Amino acid sequence: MKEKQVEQDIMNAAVKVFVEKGKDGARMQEIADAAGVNKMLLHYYFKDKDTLFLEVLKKIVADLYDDVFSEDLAGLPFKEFLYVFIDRHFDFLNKKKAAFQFLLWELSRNRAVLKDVVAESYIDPDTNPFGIISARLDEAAAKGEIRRVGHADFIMNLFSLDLFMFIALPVIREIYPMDDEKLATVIKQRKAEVFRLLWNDIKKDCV
Amino acid sequence: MKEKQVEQDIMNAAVKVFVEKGKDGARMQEIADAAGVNKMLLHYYFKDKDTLFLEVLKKIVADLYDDVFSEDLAGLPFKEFLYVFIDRHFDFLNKKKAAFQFLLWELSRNRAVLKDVVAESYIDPDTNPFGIISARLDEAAAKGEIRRVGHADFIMNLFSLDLFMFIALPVIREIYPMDDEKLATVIKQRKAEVFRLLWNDIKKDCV
DNA sequence: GTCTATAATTCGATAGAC
DNA sequence: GTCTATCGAATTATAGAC
Repeated sequence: MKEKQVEQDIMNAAVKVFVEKGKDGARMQEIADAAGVNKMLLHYYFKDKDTLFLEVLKKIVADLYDDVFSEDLAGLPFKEFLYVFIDRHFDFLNKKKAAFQFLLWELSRNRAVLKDVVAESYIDPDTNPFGIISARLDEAAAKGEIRRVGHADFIMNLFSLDLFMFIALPVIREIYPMDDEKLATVIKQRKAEVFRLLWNDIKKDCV
Repeated sequence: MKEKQVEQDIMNAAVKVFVEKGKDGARMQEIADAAGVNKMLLHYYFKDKDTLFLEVLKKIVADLYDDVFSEDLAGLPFKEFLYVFIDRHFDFLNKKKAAFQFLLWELSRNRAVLKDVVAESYIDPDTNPFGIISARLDEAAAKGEIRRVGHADFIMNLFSLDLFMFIALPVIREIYPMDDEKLATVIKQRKAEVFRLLWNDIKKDCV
């Protein structure tokens, strides 16, 4: 364990600096400083900047949806499942918003890396959001809790409504200044609004 | 006019290269090549890279919502207005998706520039989407075409649903490969889905 | 206004001692 | 494994001729 400590310190610092500055804006020296190690060690452990960057991307993708879901959502009716999912998703995205923006930016700019990252990210349908939500939609429709809806449409709607605000947040906050307390209120309101919109759309009554 | 030709060539090339590569990834030489001029002229007309970058940001923001709206939407009932707006907005975003992603990325990373750009962008409520939609919502609610809804919520829902797919598109296309024809079909379907979702939510009957 | 040539700097990467 | 010292490439910016 101990012998990997430096390597992990570098990786953690690299994630931080790359996410903050982007690939081209990140400096090896700054990563070394953030990790508290000599710059040379970055090359010792990770060969060069490109390699380190790729490892950082893979780590970020691997950690993306680590802890949004847990087993305690398993037994819930779809309405409660959706409510809890949106609640957790917002909190989760609020923590990881910088990482999401970083991924969408860097992966859009480097098809080769994108391909590599996607290929290596094994998507387990039992633990990733897409698979879980799809299964839940089918199950709930079969039980008559909701009407039948296209998985792709519903998931795209949900993720658009959950994610977009956080990606645009720095710009939004410049136009409509909010302190952290106000932001927390806005997030709470958005959770309720998104749930209301989506649930009204799929619940059975009133078609 | 003629004497400004070189300056405009440089500006157009700079927009292209900055949007494609980001500020840190863009090279003055590449911009010069794209403009077909000597690299020195970039400094002659725009002093340095920072200045050119700032001018590029301002131009992109100024051109953002140039031609989505025209007067022929003025007389439409809200339902048709919404339908046409979403239709045009999607087409517009599809063209400018790279510019949107660039803005959200760069402005998030540079608060000082963000402040500068926002301060200089005069928002005319009669021609920008936010002002127009707000006025339309009030008008339609007063006429009884739709129920009363919060402007901020509705606009955030609309822009989330319109924009997010395009920001995530490179990643989506890697996971679900689509040729251009397939993409056009998907966009068409998303237009219909977004309209359906939003209209069902605000129409009067069935609350 | 435009060009060539080059200065000045930053940064990734490596050599080699310990 | 870690450090110091330094190389060499890339890149922005400028000096000065035309």
